[in-house]
Amino acid sequence: MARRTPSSQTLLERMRDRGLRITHQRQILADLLESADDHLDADAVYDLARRRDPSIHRATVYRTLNTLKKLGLVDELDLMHVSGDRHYYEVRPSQFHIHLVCMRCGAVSEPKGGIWDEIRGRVFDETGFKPEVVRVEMGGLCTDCQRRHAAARAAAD
Amino acid sequence: MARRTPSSQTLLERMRDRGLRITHQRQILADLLESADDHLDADAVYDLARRRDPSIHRATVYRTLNTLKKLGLVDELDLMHVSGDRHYYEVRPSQFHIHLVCMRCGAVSEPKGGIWDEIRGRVFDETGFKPEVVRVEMGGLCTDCQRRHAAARAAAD
DNA sequence: TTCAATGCAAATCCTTTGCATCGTA
DNA sequence: TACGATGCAAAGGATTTGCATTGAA
Repeated sequence: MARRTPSSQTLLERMRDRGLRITHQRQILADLLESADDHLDADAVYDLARRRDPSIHRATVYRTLNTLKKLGLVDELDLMHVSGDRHYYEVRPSQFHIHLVCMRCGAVSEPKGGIWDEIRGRVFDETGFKPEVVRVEMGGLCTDCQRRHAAARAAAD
Repeated sequence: MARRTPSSQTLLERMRDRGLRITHQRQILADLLESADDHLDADAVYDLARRRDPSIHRATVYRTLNTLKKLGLVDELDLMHVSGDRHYYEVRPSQFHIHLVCMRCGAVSEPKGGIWDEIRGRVFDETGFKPEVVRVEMGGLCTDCQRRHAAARAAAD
């Protein structure tokens, strides 16, 4: 999962551009969010941050995440609540995309493709609503789990 | 906002079919969810329920909401967290639909149209992922707020 | 030098849970 | 009658906030 937008600036640079002070803690957090392989919740961000600086405080993590969210630099996801009501964070991607969450194994995939930009345009055309942020989450079965499910069913015969 | 599925059964009937006991409290909750004009969070559900029976307990509201959610009779929404991290509930509609949330005034609209079933099919074709639950939330500006915004801008000149 | 950001600790808010009791099926 | 559902109260977990201090610009 590429956290860097293909386009351009790092998250840190975008933070600086927005006038945020670049503290040691924020450098860690920005770097960590950008290079994450998974979607992280606040707690995971906190844990990872502490590995680099044990003195970093939970409140700082929450405050920073909120700041980035408000600036639109980071998006907050729920991933269909498959693993509780945690919130997950990801650096705002340059292209709208969709999260497919497997209700069985919890795997999250993000298929690429331009259809969401197309849909966004269609919404505007049809309703006049101007979408800035798009969150599309679908819960269902990933291909692996469909296969396993089918196999289990076959074995039951 | 029509909470009844055009198709058929009331929520209460569907609950009975699933083997749930129909208690006085559940009748109130089901009725209330079905006839709500807005998306309700747990607290709003609790308040409305208490108007009809002041002895109903918060825990019952949470437990019932969870039960209905697990059975897929009710969907949980976040509505882009425009007003905090509350969760909102709606009776599962017969057709997938999308929520457009105005980031400025908080208005939520649900444009009708069959394109969402089409999208679902397209996801399956392109990725093999089989969507059962679809949550599409877009944040942006509703037409009213776009107009107000444009007017304010014009006045500034 | 100044004001935003941080650490700390306490508070708040939302939600869940154990247990005895109640009431639907 | 039996077991699922409820009320109650207490616990739990996530997130926020007030305040003094620190440090980036």
